[in-house]
Parts: sequence; C-alpha cells; structure tokens
Amino acid sequence: MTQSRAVGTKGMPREEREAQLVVAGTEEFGRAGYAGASMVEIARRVGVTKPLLYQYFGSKDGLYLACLHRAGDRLTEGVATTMAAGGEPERMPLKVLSAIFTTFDHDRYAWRLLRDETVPATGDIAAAAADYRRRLDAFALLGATQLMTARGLADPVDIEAIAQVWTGVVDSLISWWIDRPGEDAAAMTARCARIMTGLFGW
Amino acid sequence: MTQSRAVGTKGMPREEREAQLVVAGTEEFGRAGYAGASMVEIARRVGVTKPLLYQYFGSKDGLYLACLHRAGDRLTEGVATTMAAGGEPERMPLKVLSAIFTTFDHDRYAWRLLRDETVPATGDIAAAAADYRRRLDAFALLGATQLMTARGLADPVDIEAIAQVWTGVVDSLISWWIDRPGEDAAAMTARCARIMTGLFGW
DNA sequence: GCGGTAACTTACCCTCGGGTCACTTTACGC
DNA sequence: GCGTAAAGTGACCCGAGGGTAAGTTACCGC
Repeated sequence: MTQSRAVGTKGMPREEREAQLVVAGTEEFGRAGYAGASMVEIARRVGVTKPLLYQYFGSKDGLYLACLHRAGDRLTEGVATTMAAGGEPERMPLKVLSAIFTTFDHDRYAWRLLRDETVPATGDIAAAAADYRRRLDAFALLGATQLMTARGLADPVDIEAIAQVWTGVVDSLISWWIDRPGEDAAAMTARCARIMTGLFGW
Repeated sequence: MTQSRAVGTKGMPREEREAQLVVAGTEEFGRAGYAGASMVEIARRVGVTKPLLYQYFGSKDGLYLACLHRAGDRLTEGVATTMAAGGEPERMPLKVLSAIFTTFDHDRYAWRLLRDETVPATGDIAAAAADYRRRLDAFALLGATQLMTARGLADPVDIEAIAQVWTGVVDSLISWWIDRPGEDAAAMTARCARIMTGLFGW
C-alpha cells in the first residue's frame, strides 16, 4: 500500500505496456538509430526491466519492427489519402507535408525509422523498411513527375533525383521540428507555406 | 619472394598507410555511422590488423577525428572560397553545390561525417563536428538571408528553417550520388542546374 | 482460501567490439 | 654482419549489450 513494490506487481495490462514500450522504442530508435539504441535503456524509460521487453517483443528486431510498422502504416496511409485527393501539382508538396506533420505531431521521431541507415543490411527490418520507402518513393516520383512535366522537363533520372531530394527535405524539416517542441503541426505547415511562396512563388 | 609474408614486413611507410586508413575509415564511418563502424573492418579493408590502426591513431575516436578533420577542413575551405567570391543570391546554391561535388568527387562519404548522429553526444568528436556544422550553418544562414530579403521575407526563424533544409538537400543529393558512382561532379552539377531552372526558374 | 495465470524481477550467459601486450620480421645505417 | 627501429601480427582482456532461466508477487475466478 505504501509505495507500489518493485517486484511482481501486475501494474498494467500487457496491451497498455506494449504501447508504452513502442512509444519509448520509437523515440530511442529515432534518436540513436537501431545500432545505437539500447534495449535496457528503452525498458528503463517506461520503468520496467529488459526481460519484460523481451517477453513481449521477442528481440530487438521484434521491437523495432513493431515501431516501424506503426510508423510506416500511419505514414503511408496519410500520404496515400492526401495524394488520392489530388489537386494542382504545386500544391501537393504542402498538402503532403501537412499530412505528415499532423500524423506525427506527438511522435516526431517516427519518421526516422524508415530511413535509419544503421539497420542491418539484410533481414526482416531492412525488407520492411525498404518496402515502406518503396511505397513512399512511388508517391514522391508521381508528384515529381507531375511537377516536372508541367514544366517540360522529363529526364527520368532528374525526376528520380528530385524525388530523393524531396524525402531529404521532409527529413530535415522533421529534424528541425524535433528541436522545437513548441511548434505544433499547424504552425509548421504555415511556416512551410510561407517559405514556399516566398522562395518559389508556389 | 613467392608471396609477401603476412607478418612483420615493412610494406609501407607510416604516412602512406595512415592516409589509406583515413580513406577506408571515412568510407566505413560514412556508410555505417560511428556507432555501426568496426575498427577491425576498417583495418581489414586496407589489408592490415587492428593493433596497427591503434598504434597510429590511438583510438576509434582518434581515427574518427582524423577523418572528420580532413573532410571538414576541405569542405569549409571550399565553401568559404565560393561564398567569398559572391554573386547573385540565386546563383549561390548551385555554385556551392558545384564546389562540394568537386571537393568530394572521389570521397563521397566524407560529407556524412559532419552530420553523423550516432557519435557520442559529448566529447571531442561531438565538439569538433558541431564546430564544423556551426561554420557551415553560418554560410547557409547567410545565403538564406540574402535569398529571402531579396523577396521581402525576413522572419528569422523561417530563415533558420531554410538553412537547415538546405543542408538536408545537400545531404540527400550526396546520398543519391553515392548510389550512382558513374556520375561525376560535372554531371551532378549540370543535373542540379537543370532541376533548379526547371523547378524554380533560378 | 486457493490454484492458476499474468506481470514482473534478479541474476546470469555469450558474443562482439574497443583496446592492449608481447612478440616477430624486415629494412637500413654502420 | 649486425644492432636498432619501424612495420606489423596473434592472442588476449574487458565492458557493454542482446538474450535467457528461474523465480516472485499480485490479481481473478471458483
């Protein structure tokens, strides 16, 4: 009764604890990368020990996959919805950014899981991440193609490069955002709108 | 005489061997990040063993610092020269890109050392990398300011964001370039010129 | 009340990688 | 030729971190 004891207490149902661990894992994996993240540190963050983490997720890869799927599914869904809605090519980048910011407003590290380069080159994680990237790249390629053909530039390799730069832009915007927790998704979207209008007239 | 023996041969003067190791280290650190890179793997790449690597560089940090300083010095020097030359704000991005591509044409992973997020948060490496980044960010900030004031947009936070996005753009261009070894610095510059003209009319 | 199960821990193993030691072989000056 | 120094190695130590075995506590249904 005094203070909840350290050992053996059924403090929380599994579902809830798993969700906590996925959130903590996403932050830690996003911050330090797969290679740099420590399982004991992730467990410590939610006030639990390593074996419980292993009981629930089996392995480091299992936890990473859980985090990755949550992030990847939400992201691809949000982007797909936005792209499906259509609109002028020059308005699409801002719409997609807005969708991403809204999706990850309270989960800003999630984006990085798809692009973590410290993940082992082969295996389930690499395959799953590559698959999410492939789907997102397809959207980026589509958007870039629409943007470029409207301007008469059709070199397919140029378009590939543009698509990759686009993902890099999103990446750096999110990194910048992570360092400014006070800025919410709406403010971020407004800032991007201002910048795009100012720089490119879009 | 048959085959050079594995042990004890004075195969190469120290200076030359160190240079080899710095090149190999740059590639490995750039590819896998500080945390993911292995000293024995770097030694293996140049056909040598770990103790020699330690004899020459003292520690993993020592080797990383050697790689970082080589990359950072060349980069800041190239960018500083380009920025000092001046010109229209809208031409500067392409000029800087050209300088970076030329500097790192045969050393494409070098750029990543300055932005490696897997280095320990405190210590010599973090300090040195932060210092290089600070100098480069100052140039980016200057360029972004010139670009924006010409357009009447002067929000300093917007300008910060633009500067960070700019480094992200460089980052993704170099990643794309790394995957296409056949494309040299001139071709890369030409591609960027084409894209900027097509997309923004710059 | 009590057995079963779910939540949770302590204490351990093992590999991998940073770092070191003692040693061996070659080149070079004399 | 030979002593010395430089180039280089095999074999080791050790700490960190992924992963596991066995046990402990608390709730829940009966």
